Amino acid sequence: MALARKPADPLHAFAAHDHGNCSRDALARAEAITTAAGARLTPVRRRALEILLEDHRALGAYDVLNRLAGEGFGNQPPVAYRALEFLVAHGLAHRIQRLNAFTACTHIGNAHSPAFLICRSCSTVAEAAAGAIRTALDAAADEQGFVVEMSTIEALGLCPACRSAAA
Amino acid sequence: MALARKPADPLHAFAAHDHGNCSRDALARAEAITTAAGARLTPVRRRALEILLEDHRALGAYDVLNRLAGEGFGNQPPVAYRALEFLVAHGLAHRIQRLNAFTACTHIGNAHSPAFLICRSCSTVAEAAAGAIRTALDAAADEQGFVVEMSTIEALGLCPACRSAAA
DNA sequence: TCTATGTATGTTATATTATAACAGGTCAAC
DNA sequence: GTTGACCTGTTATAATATAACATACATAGA
Repeated sequence: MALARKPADPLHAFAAHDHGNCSRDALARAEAITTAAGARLTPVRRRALEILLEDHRALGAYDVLNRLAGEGFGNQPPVAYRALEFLVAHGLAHRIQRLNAFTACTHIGNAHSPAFLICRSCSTVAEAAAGAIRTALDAAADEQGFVVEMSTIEALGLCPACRSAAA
Repeated sequence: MALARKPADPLHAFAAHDHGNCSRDALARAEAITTAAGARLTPVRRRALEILLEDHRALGAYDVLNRLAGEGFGNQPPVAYRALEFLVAHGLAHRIQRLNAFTACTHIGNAHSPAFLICRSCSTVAEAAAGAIRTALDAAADEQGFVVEMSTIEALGLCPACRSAAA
């Protein structure tokens, strides 16, 4: 069975990789996770995820909506927003605040609240482990008696490829 | 001269403080900074800043616009967006991405790119030193060969007062 | 099998946030 | 006193997001 691969591990968006496997993997995990949660990865939801998985970029809700509408799904904003909301709620996608956009999760199944690295040149979005960052944030917050419940950590900059290209 | 005070130092939004001084200070510094930069703190801009300084919350552009319009300034969106853009460009205010809103800077003059602590109960927004956080973020990014140019770090949680109130 | 229930989808309508493009006014430098 | 830069204001529209309701579908219990 081609799908039963060892999860590609610290594979990140900027690294060269077999993207076909990357997205098939993600989809298989998504099925598993939603089933385990007693939720349903219905056709719109699944298709929305597939669209996000096409590349490591963030798409606006209306971009996703247009794609869905073109394929016979409803063409009103709630169709896209609801599908995306579902994906985010189940950890299958993330919302990028700076971009008002959504990106497929590249670490489905690992509970996490990652930092995002957004290339200003090619728009690729990668996830970075936020553990140490979150620790530092908690410490800074604690100095003011503040308790962090959720955090948004997003960086804008240049990915390795665009950096070499610029040089 | 009442205005020539020693800058209140690690004064933060959650701490009890003389808010009158707090905002007078900010305004005085804002004048100094814009003058030094060869920019002009015109009446709309100054008033927009005063409105943001009224408390340590974030206001949407349209909230600011309504206030300005009520005081005889223009009442079309660009009036507010332009004033806010100016304030942000000169480090007199910050944009909070999670809230699509703006808050007066509480550390005017210290070049900084702070982390924001947003209380989900009272909506107060405080700034926290982001040095260590930024270091951790840079390190995480570096593992993927990514170079961070700007970062957005925003935390949602409970401020000390709301935490005690909840207990 | 039938039906009650919860859940999902689709629609209409509207709210909220944001920007483009242009006209007129102010002000300081020359 | 005119030029040029910048600021304000306007009209118009774009982009993002949600409320509210109607219909359909899946499935568990009778």
